[in-house]
Amino acid sequence: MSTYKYPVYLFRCFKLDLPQTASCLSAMSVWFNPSHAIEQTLRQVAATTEGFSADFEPGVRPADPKFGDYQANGVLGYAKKNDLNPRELGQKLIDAALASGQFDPELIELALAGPGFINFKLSNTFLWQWQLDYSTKADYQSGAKELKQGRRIVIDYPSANTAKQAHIGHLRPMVIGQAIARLLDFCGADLIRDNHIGDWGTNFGTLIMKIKHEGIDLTTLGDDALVTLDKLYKEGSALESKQPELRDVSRNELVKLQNGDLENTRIWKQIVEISKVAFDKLFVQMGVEVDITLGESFYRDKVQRIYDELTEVGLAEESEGALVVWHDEVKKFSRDNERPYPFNIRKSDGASNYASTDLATVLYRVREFKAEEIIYLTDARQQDHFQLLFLTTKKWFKAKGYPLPEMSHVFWGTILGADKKPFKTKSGESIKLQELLDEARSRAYEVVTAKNPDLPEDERRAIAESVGVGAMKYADLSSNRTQDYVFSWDRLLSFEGNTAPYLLYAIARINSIFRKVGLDPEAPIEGASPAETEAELILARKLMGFVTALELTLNDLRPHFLCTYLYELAGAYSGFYNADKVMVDDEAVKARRLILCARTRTILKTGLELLGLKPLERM
RNA sequence: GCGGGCGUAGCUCAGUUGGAUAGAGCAUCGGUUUUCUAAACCGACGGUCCUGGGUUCGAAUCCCAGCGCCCGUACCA
Repeated sequence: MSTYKYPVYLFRCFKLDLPQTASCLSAMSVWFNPSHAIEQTLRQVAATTEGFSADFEPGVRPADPKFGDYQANGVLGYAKKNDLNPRELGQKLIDAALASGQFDPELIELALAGPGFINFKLSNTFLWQWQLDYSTKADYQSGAKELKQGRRIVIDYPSANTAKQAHIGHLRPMVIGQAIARLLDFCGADLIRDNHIGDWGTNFGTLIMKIKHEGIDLTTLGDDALVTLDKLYKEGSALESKQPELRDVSRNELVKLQNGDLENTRIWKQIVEISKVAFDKLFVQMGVEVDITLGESFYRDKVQRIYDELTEVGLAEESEGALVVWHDEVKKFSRDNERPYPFNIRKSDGASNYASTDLATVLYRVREFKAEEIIYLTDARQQDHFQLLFLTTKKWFKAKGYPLPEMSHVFWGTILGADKKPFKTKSGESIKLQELLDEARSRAYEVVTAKNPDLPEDERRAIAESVGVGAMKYADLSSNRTQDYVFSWDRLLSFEGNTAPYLLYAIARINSIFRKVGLDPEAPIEGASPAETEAELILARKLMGFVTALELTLNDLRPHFLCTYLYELAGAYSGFYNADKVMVDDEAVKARRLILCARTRTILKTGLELLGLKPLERM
């Protein structure tokens, strides 16, 4: 059994108190999150403006740069609903906003446009002051931490299985899971990463049968123990097909295990331990962090209570020998359907299944961890299960008066090959995760060696590690997770487009500049003049978008929003890099460009680290 | 049958939940380096947003009806 390790939560120190609602009139600091500030201020202003009621939603969002930095669309909908003239109403709101003194004309410009949009354009003064006010990772985090402040969240990932080698199907839960976990943590959640392993399945009967049949001592298997177990299971299944009488033997071994038979329990523990060691090796390579590991076996003595309580409150009933919960009010689960679809919480042979253990797990997490929110990560095919789990939990907790946590299912599509079918080896087998990692490293190594043959061997290896594994992760994170995506080595390792190499390269170039000028990129830079050129201003604007990108990412738990933002930021930087030379004679210009480089570096690094990538000093 | 997802440039994908002239990358064509990493940058070409209706100031996005593909449909997880 794994040890309990609760994460340690330190009080975080923040350099700044955020002027979230403060006026930007203050010369010392500007709004950290202008979108929020504008939204709040407009709401306040509208509350005391004729023609608006309390339910007015300003609808502020980033705007197309040709119109401004932000736009408020709310007037249009509001005017429509109340049968008012949108342009008149918009102008009224602008007048009131300006009269309130909350919008300093030197910092932000308001304009009515089109059918009733309100556009907000930040002045160059604002843009530059923002760069001066907010410069470090801690500054950026101090804004983000409000998003999940102190909320106790259990994230159920990566749900590794046992007695089987990890394959490509384990890539997405590890990659998406760690990215979301880091994001939640960065944004202030009180997080528990719970690795809910599948260590109590029917497959153990077959495996134990085969192990005993061959008289194998699991302690002698060495480093490749899991590979052997994987093989033994396959052989065991094949054996059962050939000699059906062995099925009864396997079933008997399973029953013995479930009844606490000493010998079988000992073998089972060894299998679980071998699996754990193998997964830990992958976790290290993948950057997966786990706070606790409580597998299905941990809940095996906790399912009886589920049967009892659900029966007691009248939710569960017998059906075809099984214990089930009906949700007739949801059409697809109704018992009136041609194919009835209940939530089966106890099999007709009396055994538990993943519905029973999942229900027991919810209760445990609420009671022991005081979970306010539980996030499950699995592939999209399990949506029905989680819908049933959530429905059942809601009714059960209500009947018992338990505090109901917010529950959500974060799911993803399949990784496809070039043929648009699930990505497999040429012979049609599933690709082992370790082989995938090795191939990523070796391909990246070839690219690095071709581009930069003069670097020392060990540095090229280190670069290949970061680029190869990072590229694979980034490819997984940069497309919308609910969709399937096509896996292509050439594309994910390319330096063109929305890829890890492109982003890592941007950081490496920034580092190179700081090496050349002999400055620490983390150190304060004095004596800068304000940004002025087009490329500088585009970059400065993009830098401000980080917090919005984080917020967007967190709202839907879709890491590709952050990826898209980082790619755009790197693009803005590359444009700036080509247009404006940093190392110029004018010290004030040089200083301001170094500031832009430093900010870009900090945000790119922070963003990539949240996604689980490891930025490099050079490449 | 029921339910879920998808359909956007030749290819791979975005599109902040109903906003302004639908965007990137690749591919194709053209340009930029005595300059901080050209592994880069800039430009051009490329669209029946699957089809047909509807809702309204306004639709790739919402509603209805089709077409096509993927997935799920109790005792695997």
